[in-house]
Amino acid sequence: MTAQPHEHLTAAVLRPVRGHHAFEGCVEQLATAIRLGVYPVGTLLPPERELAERLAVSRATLREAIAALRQAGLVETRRGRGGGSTVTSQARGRLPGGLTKISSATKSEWLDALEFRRVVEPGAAHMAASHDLTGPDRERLTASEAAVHDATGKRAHRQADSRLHLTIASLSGSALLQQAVTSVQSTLDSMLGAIPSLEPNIGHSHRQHRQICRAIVDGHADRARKVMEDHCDDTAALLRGLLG
Amino acid sequence: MTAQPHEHLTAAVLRPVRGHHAFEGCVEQLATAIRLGVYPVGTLLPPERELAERLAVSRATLREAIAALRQAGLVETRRGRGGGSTVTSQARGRLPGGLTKISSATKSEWLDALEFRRVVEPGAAHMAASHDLTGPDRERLTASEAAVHDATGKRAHRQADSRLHLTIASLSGSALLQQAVTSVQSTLDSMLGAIPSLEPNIGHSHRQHRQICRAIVDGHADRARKVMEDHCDDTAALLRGLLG
DNA sequence: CGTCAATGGTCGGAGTTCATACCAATTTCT
DNA sequence: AGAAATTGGTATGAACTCCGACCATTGACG
Repeated sequence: MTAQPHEHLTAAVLRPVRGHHAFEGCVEQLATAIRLGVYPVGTLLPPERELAERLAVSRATLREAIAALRQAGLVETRRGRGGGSTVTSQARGRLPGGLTKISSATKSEWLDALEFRRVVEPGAAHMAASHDLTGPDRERLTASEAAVHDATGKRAHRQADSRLHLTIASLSGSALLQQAVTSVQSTLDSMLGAIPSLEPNIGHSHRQHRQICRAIVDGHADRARKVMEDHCDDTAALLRGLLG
Repeated sequence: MTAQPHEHLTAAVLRPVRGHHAFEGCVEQLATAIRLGVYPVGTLLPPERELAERLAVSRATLREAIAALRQAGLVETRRGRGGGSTVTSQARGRLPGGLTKISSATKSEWLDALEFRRVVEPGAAHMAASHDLTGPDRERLTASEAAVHDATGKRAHRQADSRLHLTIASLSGSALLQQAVTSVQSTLDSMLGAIPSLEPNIGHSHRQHRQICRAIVDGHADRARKVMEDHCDDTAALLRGLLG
């Protein structure tokens, strides 16, 4: 069994890029999607024509972006039926050609993202808990939570954590909310990547995840929101301390 | 005394527009800013060079957008020192040249905006109440609340209401949140504009505004959020009913 | 084995936007 | 009255993107 992309997350992670320099935006989007583990190593990206449509960009521009990823060693491309671009690595190293500054953010933007997160993620948890979840929904949620618990290695743990939060956002049913959470998780990932010596309290985090997921499946909206708020506060306190 | 623009709101209302068709985005941004009352009738828009920078667009493109507004009768332009584009009307009529479809949204997008609003606006109120507001901040808030109360006429009332909500968002101190609220208020305004026969319970709304503002200045974060949630729920219920 | 389908690869013209410099009008200051 | 500053108006060439069509390669299926 080869690795499978997490298609239920791509809708919000790959959002339209519009820009006179759409090329750079595409590179950032795709690199982020790979970084967050939406397309794990070994998986195939969607066909160029489909990706171009999702990113609201011409195929020519998308191809340039893929070429950059290929040059950076993130993907390999094969032709013909069944071909495509395969994710081969998630090297956190800077992309070549001056693309390092992409998605850079100032310190104040990082702090703002933490504030914003404390609103949207608890809100998403609240909304998700207010719905009557279907069986598959519940399965996806518990599977994501278990994946975080089982992940070994810092990078894998980080990705599984991102996916859990994105899954909760998707259960909210709001595309706008899911988009907001995706954006927040992306910058959060940048922050955690820029501070490699971070060692959060994994056990505590796992307990919070467990509580959040249980509250969501049990329909305890207020409780889900409160625990998520605490969860965000804990992460934020840790990061704020390291940012000075 | 001539009308003054609400400069403390423009930072979030006029957000960068990037796109090959940036022209249309500029028209929408400016029209929205005028529609929401950031630039009331009689006020002068910022100089072209400044507006172009804020919208992250070249002056040539911005000028085309202003030309469209001028052709639509929204602004008049004078040259020379002290010149500029003056807002002359807020006609809700469609902009000419096929620009009517700009900022159109499907019904599901509208419903999503209502869900999103129920998260971000209460979140903004909560965050604003958590801060120690300065004197001028409190004044702006109470003035905005009074303006809603005193507004006569449907259109004026709608604008004052938008400005109150945007002011609360700005007091949250989070640029991302303010941007989210701006986006939500913009689509909300579109919805209310598309349903002209709407007659909300003004008195009830005023009471809620009063309670929200009081909770914010008194620092009762949870209460501010709760009342704002109720406020959003009431509006949403009304709109959902009219959307079928 | 041959045809079809799916996919990446290539090309050229058209349309937008950008950046910059310069011109024109009008007010303000000296 | 004249100089300076501010603001809109104009022009040109480069860079980027888009769109569409077509080619090349590979695998699947009859």
